[in-house]
Amino acid sequence: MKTNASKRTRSPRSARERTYRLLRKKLLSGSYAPNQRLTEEAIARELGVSRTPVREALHKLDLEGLVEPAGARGFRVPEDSVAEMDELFAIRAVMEGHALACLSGLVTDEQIASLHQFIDEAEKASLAGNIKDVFEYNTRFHDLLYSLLAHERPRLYNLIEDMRDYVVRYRKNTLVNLKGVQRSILGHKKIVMALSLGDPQLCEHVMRKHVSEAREDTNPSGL
Amino acid sequence: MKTNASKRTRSPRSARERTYRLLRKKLLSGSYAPNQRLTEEAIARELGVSRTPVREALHKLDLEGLVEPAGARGFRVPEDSVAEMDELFAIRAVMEGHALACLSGLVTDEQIASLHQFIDEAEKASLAGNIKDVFEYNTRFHDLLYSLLAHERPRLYNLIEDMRDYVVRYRKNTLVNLKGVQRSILGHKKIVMALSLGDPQLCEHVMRKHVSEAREDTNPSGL
DNA sequence: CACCTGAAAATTGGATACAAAATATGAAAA
DNA sequence: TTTTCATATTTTGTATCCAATTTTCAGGTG
Repeated sequence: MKTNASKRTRSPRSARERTYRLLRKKLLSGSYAPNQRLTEEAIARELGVSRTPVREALHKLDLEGLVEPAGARGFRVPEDSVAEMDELFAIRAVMEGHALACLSGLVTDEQIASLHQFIDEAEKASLAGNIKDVFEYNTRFHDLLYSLLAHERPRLYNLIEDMRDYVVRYRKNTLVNLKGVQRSILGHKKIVMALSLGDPQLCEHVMRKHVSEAREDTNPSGL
Repeated sequence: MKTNASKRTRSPRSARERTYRLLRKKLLSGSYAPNQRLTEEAIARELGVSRTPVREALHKLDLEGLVEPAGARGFRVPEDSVAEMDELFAIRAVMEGHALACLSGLVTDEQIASLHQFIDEAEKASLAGNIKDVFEYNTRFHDLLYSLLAHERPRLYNLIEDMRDYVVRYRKNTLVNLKGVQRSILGHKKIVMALSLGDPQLCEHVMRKHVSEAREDTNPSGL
């Protein structure tokens, strides 16, 4: 039927969305140097589209704080700021704490079991020194936990995901040190414990602590 | 020197900003019915500008959740949702609680005195049945409190302001009932009390309570 | 040498024309 | 009558042109 091979979420039809996602990815992964100039014209030429979609993408990124307008010099990549990183982590701690409190009482026993399993796998990988797999299972842990949130509290979910994205910019090599890995796994254990107890206040507390610890184990790129 | 009469913040130079603010104001004040269609062309004609600035304004409003894209039928005014209102208020409570905790220890004695004064004025106005003035002094109270936050925690400040805006849509006649007014003033007293004690945890608690009470005193427009 | 001043260059802001996509319409067939 | 399909219409998406604005920089002036 369909002549197109597939209609994946990859490669969105609109040039605006493509441009936005590409620029965002580059900005979050640190492909652009701080204070680097970005002009509509240059990006448009590079991507083979007109200025219009590039413009709209840049405006969207401006709203997210990923670029800043610089008058007739185009847009500028904002400098890293430890103060901002701390602020973002603090907001994350508060919001994710609230999220886990909301989740307590909503998770099923099956989900608790799955979470336990991901932790076990991550711990095995950690002991084997396989950081890649630790990261993989931590991601699954997170995804499962927050898939429920996405349904129950869509606005909160979006805010949290945005915060996580913004913070990514500041973590160049998080979790590479063993101590941070172990502490993270322990944090996950506490999270599942609080969830299975169904105690909102405890949930909020352990999640805040977990995010705060993630901050401590994060090296700002600048220093 | 300047030939222009004044360069007030009113009537921003760019058509995009003008359009954005006007549409936003109308959306937040309920001038548009839920599910009403908004097309770039119609708005552009109405405001006497081209589609370009209108479209950028609509995209910005989409990001804020004030309109939603509706394929080739333009944009649509989203229906009110009590669930979403509750979610937004809950997020506000958590974030503003965190904000006040951050502020504890940063406010000066002069600022505490000013806050006290605004409360007194609001209380007088309340007893006189002058709701308009109550609203005025409550606004000043808020502005003073958060001007400090804007400097110390710019990202948190922006998030909170955004949340407040989203929520405005759902309050058609908040604070018109005397009980809500009195409870709000009492809440402000507790806030200043917690601030002057410099106790972050107490600050967080009283602010959460204050926002929760605001939720209780808010009538969703739909019901 | 520092400091204005003004013109030129670079860049975004806005308008318009056209292309692409989605939706609505209506006729034909089951 | 209902469904389906082709087509017309509506509306957004993109490209391009011109205008407004900001920056840059050279040249003059104290």
